Amino acid sequence: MPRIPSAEEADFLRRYSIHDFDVPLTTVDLVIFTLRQERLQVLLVRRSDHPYKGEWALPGGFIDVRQDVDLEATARRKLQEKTGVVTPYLEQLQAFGGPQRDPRGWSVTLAYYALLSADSLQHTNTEGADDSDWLDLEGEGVPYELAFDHAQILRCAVQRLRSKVAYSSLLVHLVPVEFTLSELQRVHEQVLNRSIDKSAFRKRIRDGDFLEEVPGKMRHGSNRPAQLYRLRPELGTHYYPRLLGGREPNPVA
Amino acid sequence: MPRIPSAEEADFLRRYSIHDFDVPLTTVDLVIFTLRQERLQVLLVRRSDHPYKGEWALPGGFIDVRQDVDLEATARRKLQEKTGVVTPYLEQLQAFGGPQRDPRGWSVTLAYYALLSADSLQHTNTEGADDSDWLDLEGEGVPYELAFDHAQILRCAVQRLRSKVAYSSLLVHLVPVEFTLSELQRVHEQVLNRSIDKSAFRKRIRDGDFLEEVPGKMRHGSNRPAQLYRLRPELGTHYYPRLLGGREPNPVA
DNA sequence: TGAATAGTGTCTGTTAGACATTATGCA
DNA sequence: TGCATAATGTCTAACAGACACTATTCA
Repeated sequence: MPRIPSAEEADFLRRYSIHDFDVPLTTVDLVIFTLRQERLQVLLVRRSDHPYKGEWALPGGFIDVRQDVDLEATARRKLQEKTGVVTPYLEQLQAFGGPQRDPRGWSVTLAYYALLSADSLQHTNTEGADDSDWLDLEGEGVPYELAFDHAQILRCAVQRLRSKVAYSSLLVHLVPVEFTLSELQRVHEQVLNRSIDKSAFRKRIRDGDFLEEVPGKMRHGSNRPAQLYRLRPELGTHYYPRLLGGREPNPVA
Repeated sequence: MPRIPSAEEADFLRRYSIHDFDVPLTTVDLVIFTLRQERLQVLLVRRSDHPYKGEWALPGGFIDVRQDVDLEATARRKLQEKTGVVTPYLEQLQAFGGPQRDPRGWSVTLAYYALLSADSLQHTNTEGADDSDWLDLEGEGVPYELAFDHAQILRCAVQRLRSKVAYSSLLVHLVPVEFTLSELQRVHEQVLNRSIDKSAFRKRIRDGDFLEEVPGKMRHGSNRPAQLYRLRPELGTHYYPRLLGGREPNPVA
């Protein structure tokens, strides 16, 4: 429903130019998580241009005012350029802004975070590329200096991920489309860095009611086969009324 | 710790001008809540300039790249201009961006929401001013058209407030510095729009352990006097491990 | 048969909420 | 004394987690 401006407002708009003002620089940055070899990893790139040329940074870039229909579109576009993945879990993290964070001047970045399953990356070329790489998370960050305030953004994203995992079904997005409950539980234990009681975990999943069995499909190994599950279609993230292990954090495994 | 750019980067920065690029317009908007006459209210202003001149909008404005040290500083500055309040509860809500939301072009707004107690407003002049007013919330919004996408932002803020109230101590900021537990409970019931069991509410507050009695001070009426409480100093927002009324929503009072 | 993991069952302590009861001021 | 609200107590159903047990495959 396009709104019709008044003649007076139309005149105002005709004369308006954003270049008459001191405006902040605006970018979108991405914290892209995946889980490989049982480790939580984040995608970083080596900057190809000034400022911070050659240093590790979060992938990101400028809004394309000609093609992006909203902020999330910018984020999705950047994410697809870097990973090839088109339908990840993507959520706005937070905006960061200030005069110092970018040497070009007062800047704002809209930070997003994304969750990708390792198998969605199988056929993309981020593997060992010269200009980008998956790095293991250690604690709330990565043992390198990052450009701009990206270390702070990354820390913020890790905290958000950890806290949201404790009351939602988020982590199904770090796992292939079909998975066993034990696999999903291990992912939770990885990310939260503590062991979870199997019985409690499975009851919680059952109550959440956002998974369905893949009929007749099992994961086989040298043990009892495990039922494969998948996300129930057309369902958003499930939110639990209480935190996982809200009371007494189990001793770390 | 100011970083020293290389000579090459310094040269790049010297030539850099943001005016060489198509950049989005960036603003900060505020959803300012208070509670008066037992009603949740939001501060709206009549726009004094194009676009949307004369229509209701959320208070907000441009980042002042000369004085604002970060995004929150912009928000606090705007909030103080409108309400005179300097230390409210203030939290970033979400960023909204797109080519259509402002007729001047692709724009981004950093939305914040604030909670003010009615008594912190007592001596400010927002009361019945011609260009701004407190409006009762109805449902998730206000029964007026708002400029830009401000109706959507307001709805988002109300949802965030309601959901956060259910697992945190947020609402102490809508109440005077000294208050009774019954008053605090009524505020919760107002905002959540359902009745809460007194015993459960008080146990929850006690467990949270973020309030202290004001020694010897009571609220008197034609009934048993009530102990006054205040926020324990130096404490941030308390987060509960479970939702208030997570299971079965009580019948609405 | 043993190793390994899947999957289920039982028990217990904790807790939120329903509801009832007592407490204390004022008119 | 009665009214209004404060404040606390009791009971119960639900539930998370601890732990143990059974199930099922492969080697």
